[in-house]
Amino acid sequence: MKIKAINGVKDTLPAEIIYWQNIENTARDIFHRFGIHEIRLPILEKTQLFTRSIGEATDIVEKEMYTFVDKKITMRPEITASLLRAYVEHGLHVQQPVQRLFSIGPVFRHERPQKGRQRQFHQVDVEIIGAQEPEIDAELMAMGQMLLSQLNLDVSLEINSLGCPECRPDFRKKLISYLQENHDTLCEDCKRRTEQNPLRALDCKQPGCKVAVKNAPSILDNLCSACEEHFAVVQKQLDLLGVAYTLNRFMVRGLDYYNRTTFEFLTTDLGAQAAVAAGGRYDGLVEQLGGPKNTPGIGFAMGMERMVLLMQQQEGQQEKQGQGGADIFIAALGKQAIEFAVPFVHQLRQLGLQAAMDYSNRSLKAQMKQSGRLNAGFTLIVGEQELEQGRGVLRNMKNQEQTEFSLQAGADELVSVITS
RNA sequence: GUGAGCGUAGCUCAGUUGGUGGUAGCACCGGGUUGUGGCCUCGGAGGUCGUGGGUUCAAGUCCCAUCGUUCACCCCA
Repeated sequence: MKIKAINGVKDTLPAEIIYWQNIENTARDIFHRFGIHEIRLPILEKTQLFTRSIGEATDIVEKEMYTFVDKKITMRPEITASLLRAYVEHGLHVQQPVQRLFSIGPVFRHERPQKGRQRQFHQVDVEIIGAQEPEIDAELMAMGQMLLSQLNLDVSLEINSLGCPECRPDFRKKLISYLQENHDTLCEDCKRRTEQNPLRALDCKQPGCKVAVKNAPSILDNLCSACEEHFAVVQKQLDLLGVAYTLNRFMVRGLDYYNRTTFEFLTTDLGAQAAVAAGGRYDGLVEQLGGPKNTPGIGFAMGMERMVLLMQQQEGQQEKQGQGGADIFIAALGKQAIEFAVPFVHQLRQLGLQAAMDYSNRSLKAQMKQSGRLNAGFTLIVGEQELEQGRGVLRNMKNQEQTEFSLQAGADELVSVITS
């Protein structure tokens, strides 16, 4: 019986690796410009880290984590918590009051896979810790926008504010009583949510709930003055930076730790999965994880699989980037020729060329075919005759011109011939 | 966890109301060219028709179960 990959994970084959490298290279380039430094983190963490940060009652913690129960260890379902753990553990705030960090890697959630959703997927995660100014919020979103548009991804930005411990409780009460008044028009889930997680009813997709919620009190009308001021500046800064956005007072985040600014970069091209990147502010989280008091923070995560899907899809007619081919292929005919070619290919590689050969002593036709398949620039044909005469046939695969090449001249001479 | 669709070669897929030997294209290998790739041409290899049971004289085709997978719900990157 063949062993296959488990449900919800995917192999990334060489043919599509170009997309991943493109994302990573572009991200690193842009993060560099914004002074955001890389941090590498473990995939395994104590289960407690996530139950404490993401929230006991969230779906992620309740039913989606891969946990080794006996060891109380969990495969991370997101990166933010790990990154903040490292920030606190190493006292990074002492070195630099505002830390700008990013990390790229896999995360794990036990959900049913579907388009744009896997059980192991990959995130580009960015966090700015230690700054509470609204300019930071806008800068981060502007950077996200820059990165996504550099990758030619067509997305829209939606923003909202979730208030803070000052103002959210009051809003929550208002919302609960509104939902209770409209109890009959809500779906079963939202009836249940009314008490437990009323905010979640705001982004319910059921038509009935959408209508019911339309006239619900708006969080944006119920912010305390500090939050209102903060959010106003965020918007003003986005305008200054030329970042287009729309307000979405129904946007709610699935993780408990968010407060104030939240945002999502959305697409309509990924089936049911709209969010390509999402994040927000989490001003109480660092302290909650045992870090210094009153340490604000904000960050976002981008879903790499979703970006790749979009790139492949939106690429459309554009021609595929040709994988760089080999510089040269040595077609060796006969045992002696192979003995000559083996060290010769090795020397070419030492000199920096991508050189290839075939050890199986196949027909010249087969080897030429192989050379063509490798998209080689040149093929050096070495058979018995050539060995005797000390002159190989060097074929330019692009224009089909053939010249003689003295085998005694050595690898460096060949390099200079084919690179000239 | 729930629902629907789909499982025929490495990939994309034909396969008619169940009725003789399992299609084709791409890719792979070889010949046509004593030693020259892409195009053409001829040939070759490659399959437990996901698996197990059932109905039938006869099942890739119908039924059931099971596994896998896709999409959607829930929720999320």
